[in-house]
Amino acid sequence: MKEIPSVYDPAAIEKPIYQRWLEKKAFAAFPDERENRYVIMMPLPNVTGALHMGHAMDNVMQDLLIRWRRMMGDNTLWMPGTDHAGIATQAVVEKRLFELEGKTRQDIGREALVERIWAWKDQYQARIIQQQQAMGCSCDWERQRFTMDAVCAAAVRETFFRLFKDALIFRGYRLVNWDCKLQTSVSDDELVHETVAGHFWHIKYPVIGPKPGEPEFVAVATTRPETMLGDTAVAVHPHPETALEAEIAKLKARINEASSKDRVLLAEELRQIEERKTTHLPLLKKLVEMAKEGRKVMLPLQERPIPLILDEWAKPELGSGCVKITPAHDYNDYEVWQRHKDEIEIINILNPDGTLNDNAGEYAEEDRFYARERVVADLETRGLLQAVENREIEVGHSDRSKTPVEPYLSRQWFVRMGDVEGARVGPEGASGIVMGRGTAKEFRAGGLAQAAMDAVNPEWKSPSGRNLTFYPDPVRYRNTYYNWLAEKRDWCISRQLWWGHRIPIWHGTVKTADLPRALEVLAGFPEDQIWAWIVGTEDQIFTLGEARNLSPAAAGRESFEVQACIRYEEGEAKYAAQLESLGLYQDPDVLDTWFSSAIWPHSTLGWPDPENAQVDPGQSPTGSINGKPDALSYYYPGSCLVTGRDIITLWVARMQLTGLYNLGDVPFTDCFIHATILDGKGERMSKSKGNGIDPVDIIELYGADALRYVLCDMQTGTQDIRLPVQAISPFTGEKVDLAVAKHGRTIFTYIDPQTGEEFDVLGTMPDIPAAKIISDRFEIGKNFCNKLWNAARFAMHNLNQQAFRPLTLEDLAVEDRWILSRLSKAIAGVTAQLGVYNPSAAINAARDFFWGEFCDWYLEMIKPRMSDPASGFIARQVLATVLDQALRLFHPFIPFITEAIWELLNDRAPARGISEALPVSGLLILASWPRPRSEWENSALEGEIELMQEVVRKIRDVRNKYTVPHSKKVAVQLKANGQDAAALQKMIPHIQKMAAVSTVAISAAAARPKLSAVQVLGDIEIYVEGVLDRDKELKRLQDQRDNLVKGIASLEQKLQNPNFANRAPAEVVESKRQQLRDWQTQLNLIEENIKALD
RNA sequence: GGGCGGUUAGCUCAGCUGGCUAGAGCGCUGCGCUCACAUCGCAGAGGUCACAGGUUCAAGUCCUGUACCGCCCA
Repeated sequence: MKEIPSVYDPAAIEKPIYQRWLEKKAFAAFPDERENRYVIMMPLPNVTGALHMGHAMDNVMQDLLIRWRRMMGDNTLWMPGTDHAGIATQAVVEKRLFELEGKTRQDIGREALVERIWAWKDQYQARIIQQQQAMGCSCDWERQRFTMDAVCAAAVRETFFRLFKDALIFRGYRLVNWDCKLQTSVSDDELVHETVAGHFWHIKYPVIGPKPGEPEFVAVATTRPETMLGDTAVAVHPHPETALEAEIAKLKARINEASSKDRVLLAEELRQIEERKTTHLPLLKKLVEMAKEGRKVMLPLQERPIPLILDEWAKPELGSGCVKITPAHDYNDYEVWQRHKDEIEIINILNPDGTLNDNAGEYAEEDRFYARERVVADLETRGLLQAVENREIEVGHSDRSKTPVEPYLSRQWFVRMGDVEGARVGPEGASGIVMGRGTAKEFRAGGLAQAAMDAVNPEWKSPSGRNLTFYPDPVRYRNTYYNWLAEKRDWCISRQLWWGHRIPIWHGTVKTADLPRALEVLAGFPEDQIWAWIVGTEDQIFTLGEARNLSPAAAGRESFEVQACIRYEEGEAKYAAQLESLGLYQDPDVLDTWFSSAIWPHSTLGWPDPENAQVDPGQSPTGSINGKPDALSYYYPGSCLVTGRDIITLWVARMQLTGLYNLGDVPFTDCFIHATILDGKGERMSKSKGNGIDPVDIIELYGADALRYVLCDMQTGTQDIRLPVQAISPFTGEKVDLAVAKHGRTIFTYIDPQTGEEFDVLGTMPDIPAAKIISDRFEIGKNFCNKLWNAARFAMHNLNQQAFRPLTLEDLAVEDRWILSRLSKAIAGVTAQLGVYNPSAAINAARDFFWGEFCDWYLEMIKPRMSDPASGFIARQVLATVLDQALRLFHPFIPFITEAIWELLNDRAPARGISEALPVSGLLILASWPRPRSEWENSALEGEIELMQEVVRKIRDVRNKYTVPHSKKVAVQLKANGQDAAALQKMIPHIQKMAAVSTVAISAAAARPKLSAVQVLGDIEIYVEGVLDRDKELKRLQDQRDNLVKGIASLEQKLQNPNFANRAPAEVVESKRQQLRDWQTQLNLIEENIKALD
């Protein structure tokens, strides 16, 4: 037998064990006959950078569930993969390119940039996989996907084609969030709102030709003065008096409901608004009249006359009551423009790079922030700057470039989220859209967003009877999801990037005169290869057939836009040239990353054509093998998505709607939302903040199982978890608590409290030593592993490959039956907690059993039997059995150490069990999940052991109070009768062993020996002989008495309350009465003993 | 501005449908290297459950409000 070290060394076993799992293909998933299947699609990490603790939580939760369900006998698939993360990755690579080589993407060109990004992706994908493997993730690596590989790309194209053909993808001219640095549109989700110190500039616009009694100027205010160059109107409320009165009424109503403190503030606000009736209202009324006359003001600097218009966007209660209208650069103004399209212009003054364009007149080519300063200065020179206020303003920043985002008018592709009335394609006059077209699950939904909203309605069922439920709190996150989708906002899917899926559309403007020829060419293409729309305006689109027979009104246009989508990549070679000969060109943009991740649950399985999907060399095919089902039909719909709550709207909702659209079914039925990890200051953990922990650093320091143990322990179901972090000082190697350490010259550097030297937590400062970030919370996990290791070590020292013998419960010692009873209940508890997505409760149930009962009591109780030839083999067989079951129970949480011990156990006790030998597999990962055994459970016996444990604790307490060394055994007398006496009689050897007692005498008539301390346990008295310090004993007993007297008093008061007896449930009243009797008994005994001391 | 959530021992968190002299782990104190484990064992101290009202026989648990913290949306 090889020596087992007394300290668990994770580094020595983790890698070989992971290798063994891989060699035995323990993670591989193949469709088979099993009905029960369990599928998790990994939330694909970005290839932008390495994983941090948030990812570790996400991965560990998934591995926990997958390993558990695998042991339960399900056919499990955990699909891993990575996301190309368009904007994020391109931004990182571009930034590096500039920092290292001083070049921009334009300098090296599209092809070269994309090549570099692929290289970056390869590097980080490898790093991510290495991290996940270090954590023990048991995903099927032979099916791993990347959102830009051939399998996923085919699915992206197909989805795009279908949506386009259903007129659910369209090209619109709209305001989008524009990132001037990266020069692309960004979605709302990619914005971070920051409050910054800014100004509110009040500007005067001269009225053209003011008549007597009319104002010479109109005042407007803005936080972005340069946008005035693009102003096309000044708006005033059409009914300023009514609006003002309505505001006053609203305020008065609020005052009535407000608390006294708020009332003062609101009253002041009311006074100011009422004052406006005299200060502002007459002027506003005048302006309304002027607007009706079609009067104009002169836009300064541009010297452009712009109209006064009437619109409710102008708020009479705010500022001057007038508002400048810049339709091309403000979302609200854009809406105003839509209401006044006939009266006012829309002027874009911005270039894609954030400089101003020719429409900005003499400010053209200037950066927008520089232009802002000049505009302000020039207005001031002309005396048109009325006032400047300091004000905090909310500015949307691009999450990727960290630069302020500008609203920017541009042509973009959108997915139509709203309900569709009168389907564009399909039965004449039908409303809504077809979901799962061509599948057995086809059904109709109002629109894409509506379909996804239906999916979380508990009443709704997909054609296969499924829907989506959030865990662990079904209601809370359903609302988050629902509220976001309910806005049904169209989804902007085009990005002006080079990294991503190119939009498979050729489009261009065709003169109406040339349309017939174009239609002829397009009609020559097979409809299932190319689909084209002839577009007049956004909501005026025609099929080829319709375009041939246009109404005169529609045909009166000068030109049309022709949009053609090529369905298959191979089709490009065949058709692109012909399309280009019509003057069409391929859209240069790529798709939003979320477009490819939205279809992840089915694209990865080979949709739309699993038989012919092009998987990478060495990967498992998605098609049918040996007559078994293909991966798509077997593994879709899946089971559970595990993710953080920040991703519910971005991703969960989109996966639902594409799954329903493409396949007519939800991609998964459960969504497990796990906690977000914060640092000790309550800030969200992230690499860029310098508080991020690399899971591999934790693994190196504490082991993978320790990491996993603590993550499971932390996952309690609340929303956030604080994980105080420390840095390892590069100077002393000591831990430095970052919550209290002083910062150095930046927020990413800290001062070592011992040496006073500065270190860096980001690892980006060239001249300052970097420190690793860790958290000593993981010691808990390390300690547990060591405990498990040593309990196993004890077992291994004693197990001796003895032959299995069938045992009945009657053969077993009382402690054997007790531990089996506790084991059965622990198995039931752990299983139940996993079933309701409560990993913390699950692992603690397992821990309490293993540490608190098995190690602390059972192992101690059987030690004497280990050397006993008569009963030893029974104890060893029970020991091996319990350890076997415990290893299975712990395996999903801490797979490495349990697998390592499993191997040892298979060696020392290959045959184990109670009534029959348990089926034993070579690898624990493939073993079956333990099941509770009702025949083992024995509550009466558990009660007897509990009584013994309490007696032992009472004796230990006395020993501790009187500092009796463990080596000095004490004699004990127990005054007890009836069942208690009988039970304790059986426990005498255990009491002797566990409390270091020489002799135990049990009698109903025992009297306290002189020189003995007393403990009262219910109506049992325990006399510990040979120890007595009269004062100490008196104090101890008096404390106990005082405590009891207090408790009894409050109980009596409760019981004397007639309402309690009348209204409380009978069993509650009875239990309180019983408690009172018990306490009174104890009190009497204690008081007697106090008297006896005198 | 709208919505959601949190505030329980020094720290990190449990506490389900109201019945609790309020629990766990870590930390702390005392004792102990007892032949699996000092990454351990035994025992102990430590909380007016953020605050103020209310409902109830009974409130950490339900309701209302206040304060502070966090998240999402606009």
